[in-house]
Amino acid sequence: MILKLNFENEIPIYVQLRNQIVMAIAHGDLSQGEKLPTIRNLAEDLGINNMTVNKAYAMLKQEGFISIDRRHGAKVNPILTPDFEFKEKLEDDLSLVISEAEIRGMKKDEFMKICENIFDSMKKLKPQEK
Amino acid sequence: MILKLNFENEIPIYVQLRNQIVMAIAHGDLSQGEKLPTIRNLAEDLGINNMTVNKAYAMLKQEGFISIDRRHGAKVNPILTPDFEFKEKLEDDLSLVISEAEIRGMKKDEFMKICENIFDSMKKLKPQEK
Amino acid sequence: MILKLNFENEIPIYVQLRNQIVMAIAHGDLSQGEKLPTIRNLAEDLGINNMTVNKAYAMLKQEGFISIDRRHGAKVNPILTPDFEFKEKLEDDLSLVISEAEIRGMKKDEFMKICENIFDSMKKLKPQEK
Amino acid sequence: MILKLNFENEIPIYVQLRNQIVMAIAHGDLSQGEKLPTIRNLAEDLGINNMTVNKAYAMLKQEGFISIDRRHGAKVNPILTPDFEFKEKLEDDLSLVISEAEIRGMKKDEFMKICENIFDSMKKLKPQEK
DNA sequence: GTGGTCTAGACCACA
DNA sequence: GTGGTCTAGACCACG
Repeated sequence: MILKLNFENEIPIYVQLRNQIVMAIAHGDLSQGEKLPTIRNLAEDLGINNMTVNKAYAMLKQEGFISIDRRHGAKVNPILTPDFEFKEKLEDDLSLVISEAEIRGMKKDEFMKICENIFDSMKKLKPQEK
Repeated sequence: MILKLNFENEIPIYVQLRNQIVMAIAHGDLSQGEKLPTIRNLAEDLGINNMTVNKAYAMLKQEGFISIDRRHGAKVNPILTPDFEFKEKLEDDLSLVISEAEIRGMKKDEFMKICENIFDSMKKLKPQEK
Repeated sequence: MILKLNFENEIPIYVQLRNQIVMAIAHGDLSQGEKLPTIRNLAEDLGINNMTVNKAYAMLKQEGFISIDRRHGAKVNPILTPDFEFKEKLEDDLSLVISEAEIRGMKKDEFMKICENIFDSMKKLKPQEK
Repeated sequence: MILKLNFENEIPIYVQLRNQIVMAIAHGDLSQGEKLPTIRNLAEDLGINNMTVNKAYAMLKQEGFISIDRRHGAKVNPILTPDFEFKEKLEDDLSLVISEAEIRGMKKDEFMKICENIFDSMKKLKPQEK
């Protein structure tokens, strides 16, 4: 799993880390049930503080993406089912992103194509795992 | 033009304001060449600080969405053409959003349908401008 | 508002603090919309670290008990409506508490009386505020 | 006797175990004088460490709920009489639980009804012991 | 002046 | 060895 952090970015490190892990899960780089690195290891590897990693893991746990087991550390949860709250947030987020695309002159077709490509880039590893 | 701000939201007010204006432009509530309210007026209407509105306008100007003329105030720019930088950012943003959708169990079809709906909700006013 | 922390207790300080604030709200010592102390002030008053107070406030915010406004600090939210998730947790909690009472030989009547007394001790200040 | 442990829960396993046993006693699944499983057996059945079970038993012994006899293992103690210390702790616990219920908008009547239901679900087996 | 973030290093409970 | 908590002090974004 490759995680890239940008320390000059205004997005907090723990949020960047959370985002990278979310994408790693979706792309299959981290599969269901797989163990995440320990807080200490990851912090050292990335050259950041334990508590920063801790915060990212706590966020992922709270969102239901991972579970933290006192005995064996953190592991990836199974896929959830989409709830109403998430759909609302998703529509709000997309509304903004699509507005920007619209203003910047991007056609609907091109936008949809990009979405498809991203979707298709995910979980390529899943079938191979069987 | 209706602008909704949530002072308890973690998103900075000036960013919320910027987002609302971007969406207003995309939906045609603000058309090309249309004059934006003065900083002073908007700040008063919304009950926020002048500096906050100023910051939002500066952001929009820097992004090329509006022009600021000292004599005539701010006005909406024409549609841009999508540049490489924007496409990169868009792909990054979408990559995260789609990853979350994926993990939360949303199917590609449903996601695409939502995007279509949002696209279709835009620019209803545009034809009237011709 | 009087907050008592026990530094020798095994319950984390931020949880104790969270609990004390919850009880203060329920008893009317903190009324709806009332401003909480700033993180720094409270931390200094209690002789604890900013981040510990921060964590307690974040927990209360996440639970929906307070809102944090970037401009004016934290304030108490209006009463919520009980959701299913809460009722489940409540039943689990009560199941344990009542089991202990049962084993320790406490009669149902006595238990119910204690509950009533606690209920009646709350929000005495509310009507006076009008 | 059915014991459910959640390894991903933040509550320590030995505390969960202790809680489950307390509830089992109160519900009559474990009756007075009944022998508890040996530490070794229970640990194996639950797939946990001997020390964890040991810790739970020690806690129960210290609280007076069970007795541990080196020759005959652990057995459930007779019902106690409520002491002052317990009542204090009970009131503190209830104060917090009821405060949360209050803030979450639960009415006193509904709360009391839940308590009654839980009380009535207990000791169904008790009369058979006579 | 407010909360948000981050660090470096420490101690503790758990299993 | 794991995560959880806490400290003292720092810097930053926001308004």
